[in-house]
Amino acid sequence: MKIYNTLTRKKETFVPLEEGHARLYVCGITSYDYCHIGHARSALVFDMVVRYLRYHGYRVTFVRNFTDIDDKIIARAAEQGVDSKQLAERFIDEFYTDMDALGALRADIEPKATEHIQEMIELVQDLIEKGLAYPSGGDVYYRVRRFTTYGTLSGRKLEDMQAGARIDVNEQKEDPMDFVLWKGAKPGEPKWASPWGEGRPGWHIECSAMSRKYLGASFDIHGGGKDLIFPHHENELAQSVGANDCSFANLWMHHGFVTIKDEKMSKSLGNFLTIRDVLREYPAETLRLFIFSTQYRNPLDFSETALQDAQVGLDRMYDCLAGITGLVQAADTGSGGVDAGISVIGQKDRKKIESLRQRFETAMDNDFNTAQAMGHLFDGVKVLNKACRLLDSQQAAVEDLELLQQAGVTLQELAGLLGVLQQDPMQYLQEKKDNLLASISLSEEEINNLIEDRNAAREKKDWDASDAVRDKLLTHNVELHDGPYGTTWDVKA
RNA sequence: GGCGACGUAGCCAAGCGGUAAGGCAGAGGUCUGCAAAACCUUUAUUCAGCGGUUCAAAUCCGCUCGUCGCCUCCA
Repeated sequence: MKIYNTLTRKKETFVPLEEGHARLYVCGITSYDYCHIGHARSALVFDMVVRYLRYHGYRVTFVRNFTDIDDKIIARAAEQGVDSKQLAERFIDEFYTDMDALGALRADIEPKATEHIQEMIELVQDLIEKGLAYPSGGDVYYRVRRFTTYGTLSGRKLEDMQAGARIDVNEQKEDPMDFVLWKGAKPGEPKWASPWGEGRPGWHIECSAMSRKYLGASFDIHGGGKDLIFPHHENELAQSVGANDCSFANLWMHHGFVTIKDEKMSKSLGNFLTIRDVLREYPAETLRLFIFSTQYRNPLDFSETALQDAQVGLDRMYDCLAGITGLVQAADTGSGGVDAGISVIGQKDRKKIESLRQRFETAMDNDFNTAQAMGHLFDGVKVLNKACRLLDSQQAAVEDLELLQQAGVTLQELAGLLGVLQQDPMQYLQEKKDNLLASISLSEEEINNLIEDRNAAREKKDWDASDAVRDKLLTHNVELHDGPYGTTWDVKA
C-alpha cells in the first residue's frame, strides 16, 4: 500500500521498520475545551488508518498523546477560576465521551504530557549536551541554526520565514527562530522542578519524549492535522533527530481541515461546531460517511446539505442490507431448501459483486482513498439492489441467494473499516422509524386505525375518502406505501 | 512578502498520460385507482482560462485568473 509522505511530498510504499508491525504516533488534543468537527476528522482519519492497517494484517501500536499542560489550559483555567490540572482532566473525559459516541477505537497508549516530565527533562539535557540547546534566564531554547536541515518537513527556509516575521522578540533567545524547550515558571503557574529551576515543558518536547519512550527513536508513521506541520512537527523533528542521532518518523501523514463556507473551522474564528452539536442531529455513522466522502488530505467543507446527503446515502446502504436479509429469510421459510429456479444474476453483475473487496482494497491501498472506496461500496449497493429486485419477482436460485448473502456480509465488513454500517439493518431502520414516530403527534395505533379506515374506503373504491385519509396522515408527515402485501407507512424525515 | 494546496456536471467527489467512478438533486420508466415510497435507466464531446510537450493530457510543463491554507495557538 502507498501512503503520501509530507516529508518527501510523494506517495511511498509502506514498509514498516519492523516486519509486520506498524508503529504510529498521532498528535492528540490540547484539553481545554470540547472537541469540534475538526478534531473528529483527525480522530476518525487515524481510526480508519489503524483499522485498515490491522485489516491488512499488521500488528499496530498506536500512540496518541494528550497535551494537558500549556498556555491555553492555564489561561482558560484562570478564566474559570479552576485548577488547570482539573480543567485538563475534565476535557480529557469529555474527549472520551465524544470518541465513544463516534465509535472511535482507543489508542493503544495514550500518554499525558504531565506524566512524562522526567523524560522531557532528560531529552532537553541530551540536546544541551549536544550543543543544540541552551539555558537562558530560566528557560531552555533550541538552537535552530545548529540543526542544518531545519525546515525540511515544512519546506521552508529560515531566511524566508524572517522576511514575514511575526515572531515575538524575545531577549532570552540567541536567535529569533529558536524555540522554547522548557519555560521557567511565572508566579502562580503550574511548575515542576528541573536542572534549570522550576518550570514547565514547551509544547513540542512532549511528543519527542513520549514517542521515544513508547515507540523508540525511530518509528513508522507520525500523524496529525496539516496545521501541525509548522512549527510543531518541524520542531519535534529537530528535537528527536538532534537528540537521537537517527531518523525519526519514516512517514509523515497530515490530514486536511474541516472548513465552513471554505474557511478553516477553528476556535479563533469561532466558526466551529462541536462533535456533540452534530451528534445531536445526526448519527455517528452519518458523520463518518460524510468525513470519508473526501480523501483525507483534501479540505472537507461542512454543511447541513452535506450531512443530509450522507444520511440519505447511509439509509440507502441499510435498505440494501435489509433487502438482502428479507429475501434470504423469505427463501428460508419458503421453498425449504429445494433448489427452485435458475440463476438470474448476469455475468457482469456477478463479477462486480465478486470484485467488490478487490476494488475497495485497491482504492484504500492508494493513500487511503476512502472517497473512491465508498464509491465502490455504493456501486455494490446498486448492483445488489438490482439483483434483489430480480430475485424478488421469481423463484430464487440457491447460488444467487448465497452470492447476495455473502455480498451483504462483505459489504458490512468493508464498510466497517470506515466505521459505518455496523448496526443490524432491520434494527437500524426500525429505530429510525421509532425516532421519527416519537417526533410526531400520532401514535402507531392511531395510524393503523386510519389505515384500516382508508382500506375500507378503497374496498368500496371511494377514492375521495381514501385520499382524504392519506392527506390527513401526510400533514403529520406520515407517508403511506401501498404494496402487494398491504399498506405500510413511514415517517418523513 | 515567502512557501504550499486546490479549481472536474446544479451540489459533493474520484480519476493524476490512453479517451470522465460514485453520492445527492433533476429527468424518464416500472409499480399504483391516482399517488407516494422503492427500484431501474439516464444526466459532463468535457475537466477555471490560454499556450506548450506528446501518437495520445482532466492528468506533464509554463503563464493568467479564482479560492483556500501555513509562515502566531490550532486537528
